[in-house]
Amino acid sequence: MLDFKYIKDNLDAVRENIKNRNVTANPEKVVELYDKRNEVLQELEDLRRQRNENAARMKGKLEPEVRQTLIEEGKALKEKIAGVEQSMAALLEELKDAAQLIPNMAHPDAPIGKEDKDNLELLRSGEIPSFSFRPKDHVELAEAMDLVDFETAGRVSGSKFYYLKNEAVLLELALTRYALDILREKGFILTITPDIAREEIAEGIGFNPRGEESNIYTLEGTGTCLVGTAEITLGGYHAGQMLDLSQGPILMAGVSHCFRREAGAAGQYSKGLYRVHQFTKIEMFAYCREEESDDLLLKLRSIEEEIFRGLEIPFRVVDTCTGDLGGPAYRKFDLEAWMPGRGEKGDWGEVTSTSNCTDYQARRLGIRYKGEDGKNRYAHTLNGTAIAVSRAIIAILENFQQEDGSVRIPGKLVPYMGIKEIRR
RNA sequence: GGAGAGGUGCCGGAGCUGGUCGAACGGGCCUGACUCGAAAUCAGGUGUACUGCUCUGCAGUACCGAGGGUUCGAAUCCCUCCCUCUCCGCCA
Repeated sequence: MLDFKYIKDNLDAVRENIKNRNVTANPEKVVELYDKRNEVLQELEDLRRQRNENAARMKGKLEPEVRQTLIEEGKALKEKIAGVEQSMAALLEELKDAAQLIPNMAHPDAPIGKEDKDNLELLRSGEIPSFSFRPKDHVELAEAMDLVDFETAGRVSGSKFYYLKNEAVLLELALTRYALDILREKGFILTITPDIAREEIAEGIGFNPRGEESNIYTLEGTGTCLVGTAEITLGGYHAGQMLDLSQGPILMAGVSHCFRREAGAAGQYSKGLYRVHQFTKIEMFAYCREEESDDLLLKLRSIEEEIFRGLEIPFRVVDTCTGDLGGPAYRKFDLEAWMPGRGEKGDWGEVTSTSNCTDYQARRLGIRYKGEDGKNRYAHTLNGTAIAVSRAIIAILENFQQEDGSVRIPGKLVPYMGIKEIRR
């Protein structure tokens, strides 16, 4: 969430940003409601002051008539206050709803554009493989080798669920260990997080657990939801706290399952493991001082690059355009791996994403630190995918498939897998 | 899941027969005095958020786990929830 006062004082910039991001939000309404809120707040505080003064006058011994008069006055004040409090509560609700629609500001260098086609390609790594045979997509490969079972999962759990089987299980665990070893070496605190979080935490991170369009599964009657990413549980880790960031950023890594409703998502580009209701992800999350976040975002990106270079997977890095940023992000880089089975003749598919959310999440979650001037500031938060296992599996199966239908395991994973190839 | 105890400021810990409580007392921390310096001692100070204004400050409001309620007035009484601890049960 943006600061109300910031929206008021920078209305033109906020309006421009909303346009660039291709979202609908009404900053004028926020300003109007904010002004109204302050007006009502003044009224309310004045009434409360009167109530406090009235109560204070009744401390000692008083003539019964005087006391009675004061009680009557107090009663009248009480009723007035209750009325104003009610309109205040309604006003705050409205203000919050309007403010939540306003996305974070964007980095001045973020490319301006409407959709993912407008993302700016920054670099490529690795060679796109050329096959002497017709490459299969990961679904064909996986089914042929009994690595993934969509059909049974469909019966047991529903469409877009899957059983990982046999070597695919080892592959998930190997990818997890591979990523964790790298992150540990980089100084990240390793965690396995809960897969469930309170709704307020999810909201603070920028996920809306309710509503038609929500991608989040809620757990009825509990006020909690299944996490769509460990970003939620890692960002919630320090919610409401005053952090000591004087020794540098807090770097955390979290392994979690990720649950997404993905309502209405279907089609060639969501095929197989690409878009599923549940997958495992190793996520990076960082808390830092405001002046550190730009550099830290580049660091997270470089870790993602290192992880995928290590896996020998060809990828490109894109600077996400304003229209494709998502509400909380100030700037975002995606790694897109080459997936030979995607589309007609192979295509790039997003495998990681790293964002600098500046103070947008921290404001709502109440994550602060003491600045050098002694003032309390909201921390900046960043997140980035280390490995989204299901998509990494796609990239591995499709890129390293061999003519006989077997799949080579990239060298870095062999020690974790215990085998050099998957073959039937 | 059952029974009991409890959640107060940076920490410990009073208050909980409603008004004198933003909160005793102790510790910590900061400033000043003493000192060559330090320790000890003494004096003063020490939260956060929001709002307003005559805006390097002043005033007001709120905050004693969270949310409701009772009351002229609640840290103090009542209800719900969350969390912690002890015991029992159950269990991977």
